[in-house]
Amino acid sequence: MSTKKRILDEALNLFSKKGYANVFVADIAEAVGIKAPSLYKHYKSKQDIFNAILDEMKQSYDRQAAMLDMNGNNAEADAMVFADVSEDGLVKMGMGLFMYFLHDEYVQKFRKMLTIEQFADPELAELFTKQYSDDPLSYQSAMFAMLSANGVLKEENPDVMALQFYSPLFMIMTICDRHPEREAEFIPLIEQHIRQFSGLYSKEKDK
Amino acid sequence: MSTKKRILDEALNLFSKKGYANVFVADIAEAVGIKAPSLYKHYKSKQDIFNAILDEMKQSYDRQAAMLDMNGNNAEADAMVFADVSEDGLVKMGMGLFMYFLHDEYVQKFRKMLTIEQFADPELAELFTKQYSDDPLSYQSAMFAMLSANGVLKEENPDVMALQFYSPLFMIMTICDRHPEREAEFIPLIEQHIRQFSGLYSKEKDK
DNA sequence: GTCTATAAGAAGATAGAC
DNA sequence: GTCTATCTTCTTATAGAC
Repeated sequence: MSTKKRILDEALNLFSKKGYANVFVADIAEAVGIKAPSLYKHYKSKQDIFNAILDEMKQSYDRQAAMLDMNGNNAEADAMVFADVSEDGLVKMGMGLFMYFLHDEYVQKFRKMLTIEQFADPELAELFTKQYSDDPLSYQSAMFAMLSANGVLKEENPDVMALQFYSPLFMIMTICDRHPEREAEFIPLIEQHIRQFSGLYSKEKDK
Repeated sequence: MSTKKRILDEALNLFSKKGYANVFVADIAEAVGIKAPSLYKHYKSKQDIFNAILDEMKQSYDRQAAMLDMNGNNAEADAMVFADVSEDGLVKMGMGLFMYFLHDEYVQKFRKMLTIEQFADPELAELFTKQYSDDPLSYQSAMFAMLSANGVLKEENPDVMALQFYSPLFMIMTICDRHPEREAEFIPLIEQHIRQFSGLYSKEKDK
């Protein structure tokens, strides 16, 4: 991997643990295996490194998001997929989202960095809310509206359904960001949550 | 108010916005209306100020928590209170908790400070998880178990019920910490969530 | 592109007068 | 208890050799 790219990787790694202000240019250089002044051949300042991380992660997110809304019409394809899969499909989708958010190395580190820096910069606050609240909620709301219209789920407020489905995943994700060792304790709870959610909103009366 | 106390107040205010590392001793002094060296007559170091905030907020939390578990037996009294109040009682309780967490000046600032500093210090991570996850979830789980036993709510996993009831409040609180101006947009959603939650778990079939 | 040496400027903390 | 002056250390960034 190029030195330029390795600088971004190591900087993100350090920023996600200690925050921008507590990481010194010399720390990044050491992690890369060079001396601090050499960094300035690749980036013109510490802030420039931070901005490069931001640009790269924003692009990466937009690529992922574009893949989900394949046809451009929110969640329609997915709703079709899950229309007949029901409970197990919902479990698979929820656990998949949770595991991706929690375990993807870059996604996790970038989220932790945003968590630390969110109150210092309105742009970072917007980014965090978009990626971890607004986008997932609107996507899932569209999906649940579809599943209700298809007769699979009860016809309740789809925004509330999305909130109730997603926020447990979000909250447990923030806990696991702080305490990775507690993940095993929460995995079963998430699955139970999704099955209980499915049972409550399912139109079938065989509960 | 004593200068010693005002230093803590202004320091918490600044730490909650910019984080420990980005607040300089001179900033705290200026906010208080004195010069930096004068601070050292009250606290022996910047870290000492941070530790004093931590001690005070921990004590304050423990006092609040003790008031809730009045009889020492988790949530029992509250379950009795809500046993006949049902949906409106649940709304009142949820909104009350949300509004207190979100609007109490010290609680909010301390939470934001912990949010920023959580990954730098395991003790702060533990504190955040205790105050905003473990304690609320175990309290509410006990309450829902009681309400199920009393025949008010369905007999489902009370841990999952607590997760589904509380995590929307938690997630929206974190959003409003970043974007206070969006609070009005989320208040109705929270109320709808609680009413929908109540409808789903209520034993009455009059829906 | 990487290094050593170093400039330039913070920022925490102390000394000592008032 | 508060101030001015100052010390010391740390940190970003540049200069210039290799």
